[in-house]
Amino acid sequence: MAGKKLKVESCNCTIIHNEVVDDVKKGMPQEETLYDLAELFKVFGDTTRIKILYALFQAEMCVCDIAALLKMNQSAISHQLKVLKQARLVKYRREGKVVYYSLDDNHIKQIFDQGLVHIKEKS
Amino acid sequence: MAGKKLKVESCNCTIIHNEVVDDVKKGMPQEETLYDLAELFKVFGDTTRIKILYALFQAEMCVCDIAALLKMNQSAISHQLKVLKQARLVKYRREGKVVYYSLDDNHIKQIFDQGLVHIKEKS
DNA sequence: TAAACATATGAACAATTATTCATATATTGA
DNA sequence: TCAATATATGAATAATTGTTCATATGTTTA
Repeated sequence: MAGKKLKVESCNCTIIHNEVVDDVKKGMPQEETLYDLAELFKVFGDTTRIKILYALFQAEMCVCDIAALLKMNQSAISHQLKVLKQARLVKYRREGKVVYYSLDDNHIKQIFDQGLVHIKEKS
Repeated sequence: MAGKKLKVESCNCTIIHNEVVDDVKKGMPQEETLYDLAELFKVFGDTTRIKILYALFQAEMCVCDIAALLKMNQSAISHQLKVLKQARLVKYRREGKVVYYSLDDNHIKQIFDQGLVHIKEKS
């Protein structure tokens, strides 16, 4: 309506550095990009999925193999593979009853390696 | 006690590729490393924190600035900055009443850039 | 076609977590 | 010392999510 606020008053502080804020705002990536990026890292933010990906760095494996490797039940692995599939991180091929999963991305390892550098520096 | 199972029977499948599983197991990083890596990515797996980090790529900012930029209240930002601080991703300096936050890691940008490459390839 | 097996999936549950609200702490200046 | 302001934080709440269980789907072989 007529009296609609133009600016959401969400910070109760007297903003000190308007210029900085405006400049930074212009330099921010698109909202959608930031959302997608967070979604991607969310996928990496689970030990089970990290383990699956590290396993697949080494070899193509079927669901049962992964379950045995991680000592988890088949259902849990299958659910997580679905998440990885949706994020386009793994692909699969069927051979009879068996479904083989493998990596579908060359950047994952690099991302992980950079992550490890951070961890080692800060520990 | 005496009858303790040596192997947890968590996968109900007949394991097909024992050799692959054993080899992969040997090549897996330490449990703790994988856990830490997942914890790091968990920090990146939130839009608000991603935004804060992207903001800090550009400039040092105080809590109020960030709150104004993201149109979120000061408390929410402060909580998230705490998470980023604990992960050693940001550092801060106090100047009177104002606390300025800035990046404490050079790898973040590279990790994010690789993430963006993945997103763009797959969209 | 039926049995056996590998995988997928929906529902339920427990655990984690982001945000809000209220309030505490810390610093400055009057 | 008191008021004002910036930031931090504990508790509560709502939403998300990982795992399990039960069961469905799909494939092979007898």
